Amino acid sequence: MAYIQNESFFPVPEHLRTFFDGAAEIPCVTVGGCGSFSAAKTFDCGQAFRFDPVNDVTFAGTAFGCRIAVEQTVPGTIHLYNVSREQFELRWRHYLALDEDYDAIDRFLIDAMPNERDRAVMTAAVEAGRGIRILRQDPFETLISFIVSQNNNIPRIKKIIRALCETYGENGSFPTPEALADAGVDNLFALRTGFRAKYIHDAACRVASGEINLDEILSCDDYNVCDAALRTIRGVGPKVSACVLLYGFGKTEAFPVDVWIKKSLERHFPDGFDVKSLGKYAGIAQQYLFYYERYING
DNA sequence: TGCCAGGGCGCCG
DNA sequence: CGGCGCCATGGC
Repeated sequence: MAYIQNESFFPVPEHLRTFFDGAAEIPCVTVGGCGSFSAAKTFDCGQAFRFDPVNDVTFAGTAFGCRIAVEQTVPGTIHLYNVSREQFELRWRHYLALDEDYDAIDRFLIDAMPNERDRAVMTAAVEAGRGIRILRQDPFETLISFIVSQNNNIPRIKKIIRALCETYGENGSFPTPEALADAGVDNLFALRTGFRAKYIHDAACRVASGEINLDEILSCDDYNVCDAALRTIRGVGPKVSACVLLYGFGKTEAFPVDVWIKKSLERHFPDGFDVKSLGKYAGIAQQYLFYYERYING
């Protein structure tokens, strides 16, 4: 289990001075016991769109209205900038999935394979993706972000989300459902969202009106009920719904299927792949297989 | 210059 | 329900 090694106020280091906008000093924590956690893999695998690399070992971005930086110079330990001990316990331990035993999950995924051949493939995928954490992001932000992601590329997804935040967010944070609902389709279209403008607006209106209750989805244990609720939103199909439930609602049984996963399953599991047998951790296997196929094998 | 992007919808057979 | 053209835009 991750634990705080040190907590103090740090002068903002040179490489983060721009990001923290000239602040003199900020609260920082050093967290040990992070296991295989990899900041680079976690923030660079296409699940979060508001984090960017600062250097080889540092990623900085905004989540839940806070600007933070994650730095990792040695395995098993990370440094969090602009995070106090209290904030770490309230938010960031959970956000970074440092409260999950990924070593045990890795073993479970390998053991869940039905034969030696499949076990070898899963072992290779786990080793390739080891260190990826499924972040626990804000549900509404994740919903809008993955609506924006459809038929889009990551640089442009990031650009559109930045425009949404700058135009309709309160000092840098992600816009509320009400703000996007009030904006209207035309103004959302003006931010170069393209055909997704009406989808974003529909999602915002349904959440703002209470027709879709994100807190209920968060606490609901029936995956099919959650999936069905999200898919009543225009522009939310099987892939977007699964991504939102996985990255924004912590439903780790979600298994988003895209072209990379299709290729991976066809190539490595020609006799079939039983998602159900992976139960609650199917989504983590998906992330490993995606990473393996996209960045290692691809 | 074209192809394509972590898709989904509407329509067609 | 499976396949296919279309949707807006811009990154590469």
